This record gives sequence, C-alpha cells and structure tokens, in this order.
Amino acid sequence: MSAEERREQVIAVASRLMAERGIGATPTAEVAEEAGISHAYLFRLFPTKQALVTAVVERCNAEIHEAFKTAADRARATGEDVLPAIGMAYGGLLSDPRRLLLQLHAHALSPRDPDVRAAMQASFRRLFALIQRETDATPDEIRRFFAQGMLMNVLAATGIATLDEPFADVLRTGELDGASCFPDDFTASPLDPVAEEAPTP
Amino acid sequence: MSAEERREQVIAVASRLMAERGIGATPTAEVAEEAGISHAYLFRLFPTKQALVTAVVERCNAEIHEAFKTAADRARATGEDVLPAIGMAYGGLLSDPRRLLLQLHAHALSPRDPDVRAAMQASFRRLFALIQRETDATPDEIRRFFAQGMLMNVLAATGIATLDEPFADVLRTGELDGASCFPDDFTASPLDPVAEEAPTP
DNA sequence: CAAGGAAGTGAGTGCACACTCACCTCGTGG
DNA sequence: CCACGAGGTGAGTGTGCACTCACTTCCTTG
Repeated sequence: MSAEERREQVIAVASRLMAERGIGATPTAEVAEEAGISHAYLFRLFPTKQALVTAVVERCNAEIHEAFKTAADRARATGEDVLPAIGMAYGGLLSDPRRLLLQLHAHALSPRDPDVRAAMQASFRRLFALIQRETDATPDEIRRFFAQGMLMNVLAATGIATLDEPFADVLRTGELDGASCFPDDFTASPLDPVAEEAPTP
Repeated sequence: MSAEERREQVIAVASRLMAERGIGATPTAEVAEEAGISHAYLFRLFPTKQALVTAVVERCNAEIHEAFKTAADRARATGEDVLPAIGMAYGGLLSDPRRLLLQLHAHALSPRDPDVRAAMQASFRRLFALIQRETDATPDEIRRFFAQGMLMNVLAATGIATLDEPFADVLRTGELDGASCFPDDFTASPLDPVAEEAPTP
C-alpha cells in the first residue's frame, strides 16, 4: 500500500478515535494499532502528532463543506429552497456523530493550537461564502443557521440531544420546520463506541 | 487559612488556568504552584484531578446562572425586557473569556466524563427553567438565545470574534439589536494570557 | 503542658505517551 | 544479479504528570 493511501487510512482511523476520545486523549500508539501499522511508521507518515491532528481537522472540514455543496447543488437542481436543504445535510452528518464531535474538539483546541485555529477560521469562511453564494438567505438567517449548528454540536456532546425532557425537546427543535434537527436514528450516547463497521451492506 | 478557603482559592486558580490551557492540558502541579500550595496538599483538598475539574465546572455554571438571575431581577425591577437583559449579561460574561472557554472545554469533555456531562445537562436545565420562569419568551426565542450563546463561544474560541472580515461581522451580530454581541473591550486573542490582576482600580 | 488534630510539605513512584534509531524486506531498473 | 529506494518494524528513551507517603508545624482544648 502506498504511503499516500496509508495516510488516508490513518486519517480515517484517527478521526474516529479522536472524535470518541478527544484529540488530546487519543494516543498515537492506538491510532497506529487500529490502522494496522507500527507506531514508528505512523511518525514517518506524519512527522508529529500535531501534523496528524491538523490533517484530521482539515479532512473533517472538507467533508462538511462537500456535504453542504452537494446538498446545495441537489436542491438547486430540484428547485427546492437551498438553505433548508443544507440544514438537512447538517442533520444528515449527525447520524454519524464523528464529525460533529470532532468539530467540538477542534473548537476547544483552537485557542492553544494556531494550526487548528486557522483551519477552523478558514472552514467558517468557506462555509459562509458557500451559503452566501448558493442561497439568498439574509445575514440574519445565515447567522442563525450557524448558531443552530453550534447548538446541535453541544446538545449532541452533552447528551441533551437524547434526553427525554421538555427543555431538551425545545432545544433540539429545528429552525426551519418544527421538527427535531436530529435524525430519528440519533439515539447513540456519545459514550457508546462508534460502530466499527460501516453500515453499507 | 482554612481548607474550605483554600479550596475556593484553588478553584479560582484552576478555572483560570483550565480556561486558558484546556482542562486536560492543565497539570495539577501548576495549579498548586499558582495557588501557592504544595502539589501534595492539592490532593488532600481534592482527592483526584477529576474532583477538581468537576468543582471548577460546577462553579462556572453557578456563576453563569447567578449572572443571569441578577440580570433578570434587575430588568424586572426597572421594567425592561428580561430576555435582552439576560443576553447582555452573557455578553458581559464575555469580557472575561474565562467562563466562556471553560464552557467550551466542558462541552468537549462531556462525552468522556459522566460527571461533567451531568453538570452540563443540569446547567442547561436550570438556565432554561430560569429563562422560562423570568421571561415570556417563546420556545423558539429561548432556543435561539441558547444557539446564539453557543455560537458566541465558538467565535471567541476560534478568534473569529476578533476577525475584521465581513463574515465575522455577520456572525457576531446579536440576535436582538443589530449590534455585536461582544463587548467593545473584547479584543484579546484567546491565546493571550488572561490578565493576572482584576482591572478594578 | 500534654495530646490531638488540622494545615501543610519534600521527595518520591510508576505509568503513559510522543518521538527515535537501527534495522529489515521487498520490488524494480540498470 | 545487485543496488537502491520505498514500505515497514521492534525495541527503546526521555519526559511529563497524577498520585502517594512519611513527615513537620502549629493551634486548640482538656
């Protein structure tokens, strides 16, 4: 397997582990083990843990951007409203909590980590530009869209998203329709290990 | 100094350090040193780091709740609208980024730390109840209020709050008035060490 | 003035983890 | 057929950190 392919694989493994356990709390040895390579080789693929973390965060940001872009394209093609479609795309990302938790960890890491901070700033800038370009939403609507996204991250991380209480119901209600932002299959506690196998039979 | 007073002092020091450096990234030895006690004695005051972290998070949540409560009381007394007043109170909390960053770190820690998760759930529940009791805001308004708060946390952590770009301007605009949520003196980069001395001349 | 207990410490211990070094093993081109 | 470069590793090393233990000091109270 080429080094480039290995790197991809390592990023995939690392993003799962770091989403579950937190970035700082994920040992590089474990990433190597789950990726099926030696600890030593991991450090040939990524010179430092820092480099791996940056790669993971940037990959996650790219995936979110791509999800938004394809949702926007599809909505334009079928003539639906674009912003709600993007909102649904974010909801779709939630059925795998990986990216969402990673976002949260990246935000918390930003103050101490200039690389991650720059990546997150760039990601917001790109997403903002995408939405501004692809929709006719007002600045206020765009801001609310991002705010709702941040709230959903927090609700998922704290487990409020799966709480059966009135205040939780209110908080997880979507901005656009009256329904919950969270997909119906969003029942996994964040503590539960993320499914090992991709559910693509 | 009594053990109880020491504990208070340690919580104050720890919450500053943990907000700056992150919770996991703050060594207990440093907390002890800045609090002027030995490392050994820290572990008599708090049996584990976990206990210290929980105390810090709960203290932070209590402070936010108190700030909201006094803002609500004051607004009711003077006859202003209560929800905007509470929003301003949150903005006021932002002039010292400590609590805000601590919130963010606590959210990111929640999936792995049952104590912190329980504390954050309880905090949201209490704040929600407070707002529901003290204001006549609709569920939608309350949800937007929380969403905006989460967005502000992230903008502060990523440094977008201090970015001079159009998208940053839009994101940091308040829900209620058209002005920025962030106080005018919010210029410190999150990387800058928090001021050592309280600026109360 | 003992005796007890609360406040407080110096000096470890053991472990987890980021990172390194010398080395191995093929597949390919000259 | 062999040299060399890319893929890959076993076995460390140094450091940082949570936590401990035996011990001191001093203040109160009978």
